[in-house]
Amino acid sequence: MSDACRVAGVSTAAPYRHFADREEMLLEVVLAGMDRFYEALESAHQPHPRGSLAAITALGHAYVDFAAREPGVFRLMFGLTQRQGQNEVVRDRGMRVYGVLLHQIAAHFGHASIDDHVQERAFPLWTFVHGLSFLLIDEKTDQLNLEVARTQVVADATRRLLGTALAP
Amino acid sequence: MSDACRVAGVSTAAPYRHFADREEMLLEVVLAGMDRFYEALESAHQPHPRGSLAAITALGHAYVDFAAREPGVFRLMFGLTQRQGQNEVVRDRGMRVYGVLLHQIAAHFGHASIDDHVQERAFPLWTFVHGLSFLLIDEKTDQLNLEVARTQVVADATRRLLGTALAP
DNA sequence: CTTGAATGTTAGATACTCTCACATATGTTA
DNA sequence: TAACATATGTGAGAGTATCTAACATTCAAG
Repeated sequence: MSDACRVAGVSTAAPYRHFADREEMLLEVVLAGMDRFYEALESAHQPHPRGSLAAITALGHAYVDFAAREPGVFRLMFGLTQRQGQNEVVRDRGMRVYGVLLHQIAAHFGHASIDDHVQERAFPLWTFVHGLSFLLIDEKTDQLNLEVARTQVVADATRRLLGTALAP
Repeated sequence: MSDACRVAGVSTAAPYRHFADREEMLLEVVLAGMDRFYEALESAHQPHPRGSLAAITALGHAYVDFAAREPGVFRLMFGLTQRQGQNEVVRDRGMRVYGVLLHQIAAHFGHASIDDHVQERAFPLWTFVHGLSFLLIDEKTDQLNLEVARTQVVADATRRLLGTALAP
């Protein structure tokens, strides 16, 4: 935070005119990040037909890409909102992001609402791309000589997972 | 770290007799955690036949259970070793942990070594349980009213994923 | 022109990481 | 046994971070 003040060219006391404490500042960073995350996901599926395999695959790519592009914010989004989970704004914003996937899955199955079936198919997909994102930004694939992970393995796994997750 | 010294009943300068800096102290915590993680995974598959579906499923459960039992260490293990990734000891210890899964997968397919096919089947499973672990300890399932996530959804998703990931 | 809100600064309280000089205990060697 | 080396700990202090409080500046509104 001190570094941020230095970069901004203000004293370290300045931000306390706008936020109660450090946590609130980080929360604002997280909220702004969630908005960018939402936009990234929305843009990703736009070019593809609603609920198509292409649209859902594009969401997965956009998810991992965002994590790779903003690893700090990505980590913060999930680590900080752990404690901020009761915060109404955070919950709504988070649900809005996850909703992008839910709606595509619902469309895929031709369901009008986010019912249990949709939830059950969407959650494993989220879990998969979320885990992949963390393993990539934590550089586990490099460390364990899984250079193959970035490409063929992931592509195959995704196809397999989508095949079953989206089967009727 | 100051709290730890207070709990230990020593001055904050004491640990610097044993470690170069804070990072080295945390690294030791991580290494000890990785050992417990390894033991947990080993114990989990022991009761089941090598390479059986039961053994592999037990590994997944043990993985998520460890994350839930020691969320701080779990987060640290992956967050800290990101920077410590070039550390030889960390890499070996990490490979030892992941090796538990690799060997079970190899046994499942009757392969004598950890070949590309084994890697390709193991990695998606890791990704899945890893993502699930983070979503659970970050309480995302609670926050988004995914109370169903803990039980039925996860069970179904796991079955589906295992079905394809372990298919010949 | 005055006032009040918004925004910023300096100085200081408190806490944390880390260093250094100094103390003590324990085991080894002459 | 005496002297020494090693391991371990402490207190004081440097440097930095979060956060508070008193004081200054800008600027729009009446």
